[in-house]
Amino acid sequence: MSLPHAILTALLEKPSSGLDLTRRFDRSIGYFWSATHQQIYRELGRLETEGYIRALPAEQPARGQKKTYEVLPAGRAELARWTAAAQDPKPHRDALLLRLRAAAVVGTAGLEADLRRHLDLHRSQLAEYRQIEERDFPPGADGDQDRLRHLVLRAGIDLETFWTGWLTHALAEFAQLEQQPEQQPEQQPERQPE
Amino acid sequence: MSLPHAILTALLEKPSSGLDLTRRFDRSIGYFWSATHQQIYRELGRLETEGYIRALPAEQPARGQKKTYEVLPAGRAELARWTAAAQDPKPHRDALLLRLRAAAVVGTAGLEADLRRHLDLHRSQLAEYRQIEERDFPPGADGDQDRLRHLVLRAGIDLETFWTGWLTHALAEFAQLEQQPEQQPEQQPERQPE
DNA sequence: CCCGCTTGTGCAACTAGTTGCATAACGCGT
DNA sequence: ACGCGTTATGCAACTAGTTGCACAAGCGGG
Repeated sequence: MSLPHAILTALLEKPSSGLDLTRRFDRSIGYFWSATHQQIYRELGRLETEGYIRALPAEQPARGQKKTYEVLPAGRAELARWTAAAQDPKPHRDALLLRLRAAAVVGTAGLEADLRRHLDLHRSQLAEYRQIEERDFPPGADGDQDRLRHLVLRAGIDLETFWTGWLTHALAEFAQLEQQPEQQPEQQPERQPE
Repeated sequence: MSLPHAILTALLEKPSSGLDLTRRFDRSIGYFWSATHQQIYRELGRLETEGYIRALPAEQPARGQKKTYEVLPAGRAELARWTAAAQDPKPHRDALLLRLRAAAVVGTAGLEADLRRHLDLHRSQLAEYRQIEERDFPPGADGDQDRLRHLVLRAGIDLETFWTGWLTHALAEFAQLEQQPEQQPEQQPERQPE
């Protein structure tokens, strides 16, 4: 329920075409609200019919022809409304944690490799964030807009830091499990806490 | 694509009825893979027709009558397969970060209260996790199953710790913004990094 | 004895997100 | 002038998750 607002935000930051948006989502807003180009085009259509945005008058608006959108006052108002409205955090869904939990009953075979792979992914994401931070938010006083955006980036950095740390810890635990007689836990119910 | 596997895991930990599962999801597996009872019933149906689970022979399997399911060998095999298979992490979606980003262009009015509310929610979630940790994982050597489950819980604890920390930091930043002349950023494009 | 509350199961419709593919224009090499 | 890759837009079908409601059985009190 937030894709339209993500798009409005991006368009306010800079009027863009569908493909522009797609690219900017890939390296900025998409870090915490991903979207494919199909979603974006569909949503642009909706936003336009609802009067939140409009296509800038183009020469010949034909198919395969670039269309640049900008936000209308109604769109800005809607975004402000949504931003201020109270919203409950959505429950997370994390497949990796679920798999670990499953591994507790069904055996850890094969999991370790993927844990390692995830660790690499998180590490390189972290590096990417750090690079953005260095580029866009050099030390020194900055304006309110920058402070807010920096805050968002900080969340990304801290999250990736958490994951790399946790995965490292998890792998260390795995190493300990492995050196034990490698029991394949097959049948020992009769003890489930919680 | 993981709900069936979440259910298989839960059922392996202990055979249950739909409502049992719903309740256990609410206070355990649901922390990282939430599901409503409707989803669970639907999925139980599917898993049964696919031969992964079966209903324990009940007296009269009528509507409104409790049905307890258990996992069949095929179900255990499928869960093991899924656990071991490599999976890419899904992109996150976080509405709160998005709202912060929107606030950078549209103004921060009204946001602070909700930030505070989220902080409270994360704090109490953290407290709940800590309590579970104390109850289920007392210090001292524990078996492999416990180690793995503890690892999962640790992730939850560390995540909530991150959020409370970050939100606290964000609120501190907000306090600083507020004491400045409270400019409602209305129209100043011409500077968007990234 | 029947009324309302709780427990338990479930369908149907809707919303959001994903995947796969189609189409059009344009630039470039041969 | 023709085929090919790139840029750009978009539809359609599918999958997963959410919301709203219905229905049945049992239990306990007036």
